[in-house]
Amino acid sequence: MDLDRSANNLLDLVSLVVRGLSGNRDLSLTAIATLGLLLREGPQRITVLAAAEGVSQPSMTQLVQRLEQRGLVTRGSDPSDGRVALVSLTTEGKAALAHRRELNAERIAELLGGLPQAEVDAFGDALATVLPAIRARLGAETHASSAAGK
Amino acid sequence: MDLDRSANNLLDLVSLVVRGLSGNRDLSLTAIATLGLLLREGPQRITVLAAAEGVSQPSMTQLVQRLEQRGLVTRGSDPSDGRVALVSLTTEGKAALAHRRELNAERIAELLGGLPQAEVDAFGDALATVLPAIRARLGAETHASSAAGK
DNA sequence: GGTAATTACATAGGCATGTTATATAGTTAG
DNA sequence: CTAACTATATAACATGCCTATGTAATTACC
Repeated sequence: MDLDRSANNLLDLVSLVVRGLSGNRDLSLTAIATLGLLLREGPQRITVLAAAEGVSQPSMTQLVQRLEQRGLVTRGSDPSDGRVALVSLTTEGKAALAHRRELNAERIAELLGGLPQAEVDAFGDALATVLPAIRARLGAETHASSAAGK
Repeated sequence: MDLDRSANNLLDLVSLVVRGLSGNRDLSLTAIATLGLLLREGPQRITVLAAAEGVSQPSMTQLVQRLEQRGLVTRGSDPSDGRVALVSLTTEGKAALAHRRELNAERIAELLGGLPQAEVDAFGDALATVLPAIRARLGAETHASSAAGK
C-alpha cells in the first residue's frame, strides 16, 4: 500500500548514503561489494562477479584489472578451463576491505547518531532480512535471463 | 554492537539498488533526489541544492543545466539578489519525477517480492524513521562546516 | 561614494567508471 | 578438424563528478 513511499524513501536514502560516504575516493561501491563477495564466497570468475554486481563483463574486467594493479586481488587460472580468470582476494585486499568497512561503519554510526538504539536495531534487523532476499532475487533474475535469453 | 554488520549490509544494499535500478539511464540518482527536494521544499538556489545532495556547486550547476534543457526545471532570478539562480520544478518536471518514482517503486516491489508482508512493513517503517534523521544529520553538518569554516 | 573583499554561479579541463561493439583464445560438438 | 560457443580483453565513447578559476552582483569600509 505505501510501498510507493517506502520505495522513494529507499531511493533517497541510497542517494544520501552514496554522497554521504564520499570519503570513498579509494574504493568505489562496486569495488567494495566485489571484494566483499570474494571474501564471503571465495575465488570467482569475472563473469560471475559481473552478474552478481549487476555490471557488464567489460566493466568487471576493468575493475579487476585496477584491483589487481593495487595488489588487492590476484588472477589465477582454472586448471580445467584455460579461458577463465579466477579472481581471488589477497591478504592485502582483505585488509583494505576491512579498513574501508571500518571507516564506513564509523561514518554510518555518525549518521545514525542521535537515533534511539531501538530504532537503529530495527533498521539493522530489517537490513539483515532484506539484503539476502534481494541478493537471491537478483541471482534468480540473472539465471532466468541467461536461460531464457531475455 | 553489530552496527558494523549493519553498516556493511547497508553499503551492499546501496550498491545493489544502484545497479539493480539501472533502467535509470534517464535520470541519475542525484537528479531524482534533487527534483524530489524541489517538490518537497519549493524553489531553491543552486548552492542549497548542491549542499543538500552533497555534490559540489559546479556539479549542481551542470545538473541544473541538463534538467533545464530537458524542460524539467526553470531558473528564475531572485529580485532581492541578482546573483542567485532560483531553480523551480516545472509541470513537466513533476510528471517526470512521478513517472520515474512509479517505475522505481515497481522495481523495488519486484526485488522485495516473496518477502512476508510483515518484513516489508518493518523495512518500510525503519526507512521512514531513519531517512529524516540522516537528512537532519547531513543538514547539520553542512551548517556546522560553513559556520566553522572546516 | 568608490574600492576591496565576499558571495553566487559559470566555465574549463580532467578523471573514474560505466556502456556497447568487437576481437581473441580456449572449449565442445559434429 | 572445423564450426560454434564461451570467457575474457580491448576499443571507443558517454556520463557525472571533481578542482581550479573566471565573472558578475553584493556588502563593507574608509
